[in-house]
Amino acid sequence: MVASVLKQHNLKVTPQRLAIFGALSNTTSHPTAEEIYTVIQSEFPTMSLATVYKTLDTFVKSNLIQQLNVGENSFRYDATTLSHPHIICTNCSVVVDLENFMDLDFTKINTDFEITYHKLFLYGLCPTCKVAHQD
Amino acid sequence: MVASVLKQHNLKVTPQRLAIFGALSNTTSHPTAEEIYTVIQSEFPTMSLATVYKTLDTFVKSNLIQQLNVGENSFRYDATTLSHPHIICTNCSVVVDLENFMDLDFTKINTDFEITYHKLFLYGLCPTCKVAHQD
DNA sequence: TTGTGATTAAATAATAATTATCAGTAAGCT
DNA sequence: AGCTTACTGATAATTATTATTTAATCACAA
Repeated sequence: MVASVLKQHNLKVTPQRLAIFGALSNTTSHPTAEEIYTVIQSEFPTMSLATVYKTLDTFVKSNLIQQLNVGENSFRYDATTLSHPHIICTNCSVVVDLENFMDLDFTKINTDFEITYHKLFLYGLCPTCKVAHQD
Repeated sequence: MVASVLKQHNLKVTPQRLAIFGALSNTTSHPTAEEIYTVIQSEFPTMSLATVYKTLDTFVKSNLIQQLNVGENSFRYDATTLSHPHIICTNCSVVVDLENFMDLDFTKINTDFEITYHKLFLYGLCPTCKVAHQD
């Protein structure tokens, strides 16, 4: 599946690329390049951080994954390009997907722009931090 | 007005701070720290870029301005903290405010999080780039 | 006013994230 | 198998931002 998309884009299918996509697919967190790099270390001890960055960039351009910037000083990645809201904890910075959200259609909004996609970020306290804050 | 808010937060009112807030208020673009620094150069030739960063950070913490991250590798700033959507051109990266937008209420959404605010970014082609793309 | 204490600004160094370079290597066709 | 081209890994470079240090400036009160 990843392989076929890569081929469509005239990109080579390499073990590194499959590993990075796999790592991203197997998590519900929204890891940074650094975090993906760390996770893959055990499986690919020789993988370079630069390769992770380049591969993620390649995937974004091929529309295989999406890049998120929730307001930190680093990017996070999501193994789906389907547009869906993200919720960020203002205390611990965990990022989760908001499922079952009836999608908003912004393509017909009153603007001179031709809207193609959107990003919606909700901020607040996650259940864990909510409890901790009650002290 | 800026002065009074600063005083409320026990912050000193300095020419640099007034200049930075003024520069941000006088533009509808959403400049980066670097851009603000450049604009102020003529007026305050001795101002340091670090001062711009610190001042913007101070303003954000005092809730005088808001910091935006539209998915670039740098932050942009907006002289209002009122929550409103931003539209970003996927071609030229211009950022504009979406006015007259009935605000969405996400505080009662079905989630375990306690939502306090949100950020909505719409992406598409601005009128200028739309025309240019038709070639 | 002017002194006084605390905060701020400027200059610069440091850090963090990301990107560029480049030589060696591995995919993918023929 | 061999050739071509793209990819990887190591590292250097760049960019954005933050920390540090010293000197200047502000706000208040005498």
